[in-house]
Amino acid sequence: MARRFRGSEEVKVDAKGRVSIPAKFRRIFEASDPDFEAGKRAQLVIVHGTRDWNWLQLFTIEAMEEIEDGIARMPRGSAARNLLENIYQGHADEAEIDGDGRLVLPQKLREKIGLTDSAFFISAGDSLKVWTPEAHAEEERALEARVPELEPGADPLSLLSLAEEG
Amino acid sequence: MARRFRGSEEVKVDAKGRVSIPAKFRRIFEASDPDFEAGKRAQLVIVHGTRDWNWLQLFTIEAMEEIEDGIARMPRGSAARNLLENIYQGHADEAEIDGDGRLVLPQKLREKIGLTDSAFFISAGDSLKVWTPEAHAEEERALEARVPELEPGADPLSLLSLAEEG
DNA sequence: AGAGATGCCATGGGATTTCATGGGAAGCAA
DNA sequence: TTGCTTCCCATGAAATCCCATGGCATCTCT
Repeated sequence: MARRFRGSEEVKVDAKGRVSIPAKFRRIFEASDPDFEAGKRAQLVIVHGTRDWNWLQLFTIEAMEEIEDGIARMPRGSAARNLLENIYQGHADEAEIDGDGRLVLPQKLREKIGLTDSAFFISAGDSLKVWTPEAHAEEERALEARVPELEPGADPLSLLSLAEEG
Repeated sequence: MARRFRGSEEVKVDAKGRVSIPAKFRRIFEASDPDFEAGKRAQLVIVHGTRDWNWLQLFTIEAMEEIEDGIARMPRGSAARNLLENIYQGHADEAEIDGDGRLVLPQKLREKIGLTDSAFFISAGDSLKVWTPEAHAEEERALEARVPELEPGADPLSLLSLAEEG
């Protein structure tokens, strides 16, 4: 079973703050939770980061363990380590996917990113980012604007050759 | 077995969104899927890209792995890398060719490119592009317009020399 | 060569399952 | 009580499974 997310999906957020985790993503969370077994609930970690983040990031248990190992190897007390600990441990919550395949996003977190009636999930390697559909569209425009060397109509893969030069 | 697509084909899209993958293309997908074996289903990746794409791009597993390796070699956090990840990871889906040689295009993707009752497949190296027949005709006209240095009636191969000059 | 058989292929459809989503009611806390 | 949670059930739509058909090309047998 794959351990990486791929794709994106828009889902409804109901009045109780529940969001259905699209089935293809749910399977990744299940496969990447060492304690998961049929009938039980897959665990995951919701990172909401610092004030300026307008998205949430959902990590599988395995991905989170890797990150924590990475942090543990950094010099204790270094500014960088403190920063990472602040984000990934301080501004993170444990959560689980319920029997109906849904995740309940606490009100605080919904408010932080401005979620009301629908949420946009998009894969980011071994995590899933959650945005309001509008915030994501905005982010995507910004992303494109940051790569002026890609002419309209050009194949994005032409960017790969840049890697070998610079 | 060849690993590159050649040619184009128009096929029907039925009410369930199923499209028959022309046999010559199907064999490429099978040959380029490392885990494929007789009786099993060939895997592939459907990239639908950002808002403005009005086509889908079907990649073999091997082609997609190459792209992902290329992306992985780019500097983490660079604008170009983020853009490519957004397209090829965020706006892509895993899929497979069913026992009847068909691919099911999810409703969302059909709507995105305006697909209704028939689809036009055209080879693009190690991927296959899918358009509505109308959109493809339009694209073909635009393609020519983007290369003004080719005079009407001139041999397109004359363009090859441009590559050497830069 | 011609007739018939065989196989591959594109296409269609019914039946079943999965999935996203909505809502009621019980549990719990302020 | 009043508002959140948590658990359980309901439903329509979409996706999946499985089987069927007709056309075209190739092969085989006489």
